[in-house]
Amino acid sequence: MSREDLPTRPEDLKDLLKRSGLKLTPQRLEILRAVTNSHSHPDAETIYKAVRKKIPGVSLDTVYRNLWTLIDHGLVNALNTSRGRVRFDGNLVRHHHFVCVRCGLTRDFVCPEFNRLSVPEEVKNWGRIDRAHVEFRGLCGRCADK
Amino acid sequence: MSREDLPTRPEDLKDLLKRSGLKLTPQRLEILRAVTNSHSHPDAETIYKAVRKKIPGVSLDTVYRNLWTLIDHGLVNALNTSRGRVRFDGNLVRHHHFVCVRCGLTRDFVCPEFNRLSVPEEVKNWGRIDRAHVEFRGLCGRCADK
DNA sequence: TTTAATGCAAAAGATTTGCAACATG
DNA sequence: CATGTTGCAAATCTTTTGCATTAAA
Repeated sequence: MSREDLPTRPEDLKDLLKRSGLKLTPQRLEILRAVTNSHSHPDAETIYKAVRKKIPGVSLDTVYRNLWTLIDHGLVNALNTSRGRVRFDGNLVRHHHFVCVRCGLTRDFVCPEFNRLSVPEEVKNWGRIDRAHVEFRGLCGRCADK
Repeated sequence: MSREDLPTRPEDLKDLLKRSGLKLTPQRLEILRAVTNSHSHPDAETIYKAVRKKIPGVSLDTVYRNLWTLIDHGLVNALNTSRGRVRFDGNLVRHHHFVCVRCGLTRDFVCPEFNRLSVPEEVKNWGRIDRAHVEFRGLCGRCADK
C-alpha cells in the first residue's frame, strides 16, 4: 500500500500513530478515527461529540490538543475556514479541494497528477516540503444561484 | 493590465470596489488598502490597527464585517490558520503559498503555470470555479531545525 | 521511572449581534 | 429616498491554560 492510500482499520490507525512517534492513548485513537472517518470536514465540537460516544469522559480540550498534535505530525489538516471556526480534514487519501468562497463548502477530490506538482526553486529554500495541495475556489451551485 | 496583476493605487482600489458592486465607504476603502498593502497575512486586529491610523473612529466589528464582505466578493482570501485566528490575504497579484504545518508561517510565491491548472470534470459540476490555488505544505526552516 | 497525556474548571481571545444613527448610490 | 453601512456595547463562541492526576513507553 502506498503512502498515498492509507487505511482506516483500527490496527492500521494504531500503527500510523506509532510510526508517527506518538503515544497511543485511547482518546487519541478515537479522535483520529473520528476525524478520518468523516469526510465532511468537521469542527472540533463535532469530533468531540463523536468521540464521546466511545469515551464518554473525554474532554473538549483533549480533543483540541490532539487535533493540533495530529496536525503537527501531518496526519490531519486544518482547513481554510470562512468565519472563525477551525475545521479538520482527516481524509488520509491524498486529495485536493473545491472551496466555495462564500459559504465555505469544501469538497474533496482525488487527482494524482496534482500530488506531484513540481516545486519552484525559490520555494524549495523555504523549508522541507511534504506535499502539494490544490484548491479550486469559486462559488458552489447553491451560492452561485443567488 | 491583466486581471492577474492588480493595482493598489487608491483610485484603482476604488474602482475595484465599484466593479465588485460594493458601496464605497471610507472605512471599506482603507480596510481594503490595509489588507492589500500587507504581504504578511495579517489578522483582523492588525488590520484594525492599521486602519485606525487613517480613520481613528473605525470599529473592530466594521473591520470584520468588511473583510468577510471582501472575501465574499473574491477580493481577499481567508487563510489556513493553525490555531484559532483567521488571517487575511489581500495580495491582489495572483499567487500561491508555502505553508509550515507546524507554526503556520505562510509565504507567497507567483507561478503563472499554477494559475492555469485544468479542472477535473467532476469538480466542474460542483459550481463556478474562479481560480486555482496551490499550497506546498511542510516545515519551514525554523521548525525543521528543531 | 520518565515523560507525555488527561480532565477539570476557569480564563482568554476572537468574532458576532442588535440597534439606532448615518452615509452612499 | 431606499438600502446598506457604521459604531457601540454587550453577548457569544471557540480555543487555550494551569494544575493535579493518571497512563504510556
